[in-house]
Amino acid sequence: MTGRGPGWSAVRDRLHARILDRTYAPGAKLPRDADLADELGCARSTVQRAMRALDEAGLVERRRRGGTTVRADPVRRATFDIPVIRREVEGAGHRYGYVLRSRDRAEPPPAVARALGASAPMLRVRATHLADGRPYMGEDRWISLATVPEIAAVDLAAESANAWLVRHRPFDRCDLGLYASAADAEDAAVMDVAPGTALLIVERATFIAGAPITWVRAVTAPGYRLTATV
Amino acid sequence: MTGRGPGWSAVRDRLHARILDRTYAPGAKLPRDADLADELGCARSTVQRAMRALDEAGLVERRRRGGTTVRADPVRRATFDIPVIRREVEGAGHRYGYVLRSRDRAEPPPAVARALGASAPMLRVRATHLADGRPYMGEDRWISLATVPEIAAVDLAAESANAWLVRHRPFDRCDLGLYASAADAEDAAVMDVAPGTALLIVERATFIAGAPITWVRAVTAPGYRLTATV
DNA sequence: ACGCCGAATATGTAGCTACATATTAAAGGC
DNA sequence: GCCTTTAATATGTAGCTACATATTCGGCGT
Repeated sequence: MTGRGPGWSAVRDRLHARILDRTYAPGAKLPRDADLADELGCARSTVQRAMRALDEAGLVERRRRGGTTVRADPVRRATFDIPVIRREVEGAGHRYGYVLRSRDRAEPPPAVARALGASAPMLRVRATHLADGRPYMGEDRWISLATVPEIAAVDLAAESANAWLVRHRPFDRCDLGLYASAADAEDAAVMDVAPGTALLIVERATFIAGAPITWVRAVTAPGYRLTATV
Repeated sequence: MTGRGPGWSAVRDRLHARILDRTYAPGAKLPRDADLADELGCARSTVQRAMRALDEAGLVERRRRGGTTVRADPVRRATFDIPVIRREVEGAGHRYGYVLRSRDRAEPPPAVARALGASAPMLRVRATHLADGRPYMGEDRWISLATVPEIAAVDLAAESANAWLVRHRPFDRCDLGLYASAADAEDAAVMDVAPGTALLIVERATFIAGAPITWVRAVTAPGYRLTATV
């Protein structure tokens, strides 16, 4: 509509281009929001909306009174979508399967107790997710019986602990770790690979309102890869 | 100040709590923004600001006229900060080092050509980043001479290609892949580990304005892990 | 009953005022 | 010259109007 200036995304792109071509060099201070608004022919709130996007992308740093500066060492943020395993398997056109290998009530090992900040006995669940009948992801999971007592009554042979928790105990915080590991005898048996095979491991700890929910070490099939686009 | 309703972050938290306690169950439609504003005693734009945050977190899905729904399968987004290697090494209290192993002008292999969408001869650079004199990350990199012709004149023994590119050719798009690999003879020699050792591999392709900049396969030291908190 | 079209609707956005607040810089005293 | 205090400043936010637009649903015709 006539009379309206450029949109917030057009402003973001203009400013991003100036960062890329070094009109605004790393470490440099940008003009005040109000001055940019005058120059670009839009409102200060439009500039602010654009700047928030650049801030979230890790390109600039904003301070009240202090103004806006281009980050000298831009932090590169890669966002990976971590899908529900079943959705991932079926989305790739495979048949999903699930096998409960064991469930016990036991004291968590020190590393798990540290990660969750709890050491009371927990429910330990070992299970395998299958794609077309072959191991796709093996998981070794500890679930807090203090936070999720009702898990004790769930038939985890019929439904994966993860699927149950997603529906009954969503988390508000999750700690993630990714690393490579050579399959030991147990991993090798679970994933049906030769011992020593290089596997990607995803470790996850989830919490709700500061209370621990679950800790899980997921072993992925050989060739498994996580992808993202920044 | 009196007369002002709750802030956008308080609204976001209220709505998030209702998603978590299943007042709004997965797949359910949320009340209209205007109705929520009336109920919570704030402006519609405040509700919108809160909703945008929930949308970005992958918890809800917004459509004009269609309203807001709770995602039935919440996509779990994990954002990893991928630091500059030098900063990572020095930040951990180690001494950073860099060694250029080779540089050649060659035709990229098919997988690289596909990832970059280009097949003209490129500059191939193999280098190692060190922490306290030991291999920390080994990289095998292809740089487009069409997009970055000036790299041909850069002394890559004195400065890593990555450091140079960050300053002179920032990207506006980056494709990332993470996977585990058993060290072959070359990886083993580069990283000074036994062949077959499980290593985390980070593959990255960057672009500017649709043109390819570089493709790199980075081999990390044993024990290297990426972490994130959602 | 089905398909198409148009109106209604719910969210998205531009811009504005007024107020809030974190931060910076200048002034004054020692 | 240094330290403290205070005022100024640049960004952050709440709320509002008006307009934009993607989507949905109802009505009408066949």
